[in-house]
Amino acid sequence: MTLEKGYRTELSVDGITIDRRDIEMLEAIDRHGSMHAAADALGRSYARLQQRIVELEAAVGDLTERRRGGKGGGGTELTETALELRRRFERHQTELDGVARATESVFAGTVRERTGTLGTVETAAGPVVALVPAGATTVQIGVRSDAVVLADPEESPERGVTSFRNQFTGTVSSIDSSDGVARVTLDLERVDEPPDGSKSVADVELETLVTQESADSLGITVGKTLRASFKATAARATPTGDAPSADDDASS
Amino acid sequence: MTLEKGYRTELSVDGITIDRRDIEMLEAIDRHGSMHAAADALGRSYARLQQRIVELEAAVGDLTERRRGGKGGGGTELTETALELRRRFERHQTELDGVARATESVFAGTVRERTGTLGTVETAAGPVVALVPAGATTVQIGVRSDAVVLADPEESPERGVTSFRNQFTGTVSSIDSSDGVARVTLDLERVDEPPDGSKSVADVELETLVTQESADSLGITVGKTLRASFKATAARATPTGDAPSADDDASS
DNA sequence: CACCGTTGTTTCCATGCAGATACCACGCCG
DNA sequence: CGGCGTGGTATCTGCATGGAAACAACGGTG
Repeated sequence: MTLEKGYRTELSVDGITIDRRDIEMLEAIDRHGSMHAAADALGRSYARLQQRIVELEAAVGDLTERRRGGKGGGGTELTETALELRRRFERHQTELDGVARATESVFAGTVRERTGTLGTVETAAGPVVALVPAGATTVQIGVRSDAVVLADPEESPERGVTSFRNQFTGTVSSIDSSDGVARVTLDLERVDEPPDGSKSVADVELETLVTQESADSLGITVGKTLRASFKATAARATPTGDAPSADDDASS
Repeated sequence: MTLEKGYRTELSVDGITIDRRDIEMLEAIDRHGSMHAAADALGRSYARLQQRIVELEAAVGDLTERRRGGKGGGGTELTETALELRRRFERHQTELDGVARATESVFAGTVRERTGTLGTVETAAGPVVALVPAGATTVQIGVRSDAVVLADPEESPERGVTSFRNQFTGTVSSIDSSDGVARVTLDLERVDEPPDGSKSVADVELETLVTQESADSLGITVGKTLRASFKATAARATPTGDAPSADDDASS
């Protein structure tokens, strides 16, 4: 069972939501110059398509200039508003695309402190500062692989001169290169060593996505020790009510 | 007209897609201990709900342990698979949530070079290395505000020792603090100075999201000069086919 | 003028989804 | 044994979506 992350892109305004189908409709009108031709090309009925245009325009303003009669019987052209709408949608789609495609590393932990929307979460790898929703105590933290920055542990800046709130060191356990992008997996060390003073592996993996160029210039190989940093605002916690014990049953 | 970004979270497997409604259904079953009670609480029909369970289980494996007869007439409990499914969904939702909420900075530009999925894009602020879809020439680049790292321009590391591929300097034009998080807007300088040798403002704004703690330790104030860095893998380009000219018409 | 291909509008029908209802099967409990 | 509250299944109905088809309005073109 391979579960795939999905999403449906939407832009909403004034109670109505614009989805991919609407954007494809606008694109087809743009390409063919008339609503009839667009409906034809998309294999959908002219009547519904035209009604949808009217509906959208009531919400977002003029999207089309429609002429009837005259040369060629008339035609429809998109306004700048419609073009901007398309750009907005595509950009939004690309963002979501990135989220769905980028793998993420997961830290389970419990919330220790809270200041506003931020919180400190105690995890197997040490404390992590993340965006924590109100009322959450046991959480899992998701860090997108494209939000983690790698650096040489000796040359990387001290905490304070950058806006990184989370820095961990770990050793490279695997590298997977393709298309100029390398997916590097680190095994993290615990930040606060256990009482016995030994350095221990936290059994937490952190995946990062870097350009091949970066991987080369950092000299990344399996076994190398690296410093991985990510911002608190790029780490997002979601509550889990079922991790620790069966206090669910007690409450119900 | 205020357009709002939206999305609908989904997990798909084996041709069927699991949406928020399904997750709410699982949650209700978990809370009430029976499908009847869950259907009741959700205000939906038992018949449909039960059919949906069967449908989902055919795709992802057992989600429930259902007993009929016996004490209390029987009941339904979720399996570990179902709980994991819920966690996966909520995490995915949180990720998308971040995208929809985080503002992004937009760079318009044209693609100069390509290596695999990466490309160099010439923008008003200078070259940007980003993920570029195949076949794109004129693009807009979106950078999420939570992916940009700020640093003191003098102390920040040289290119090469980190996996940052994009670094710009700019001056702070506005700060907006709330809930422990500060939204900092930079006016970027051009990276490659124009022929006349003068430093010029590129008229490109870059928005970043940092913790208040970071803003304080960096001493961020309006007018201060900062170095902003972001990874190529966090910058995503989307094609725009309408910026340069009307070669659309020629092809049709 | 008639013709043509558009835009506009209405009516009807097919499809799918979901609630409503009814009925059966099950198994402990009184 | 019958009651009861479950799970399991089938059928009907209502509703929303969207296509099919028909027709009017428009305005250049011949």
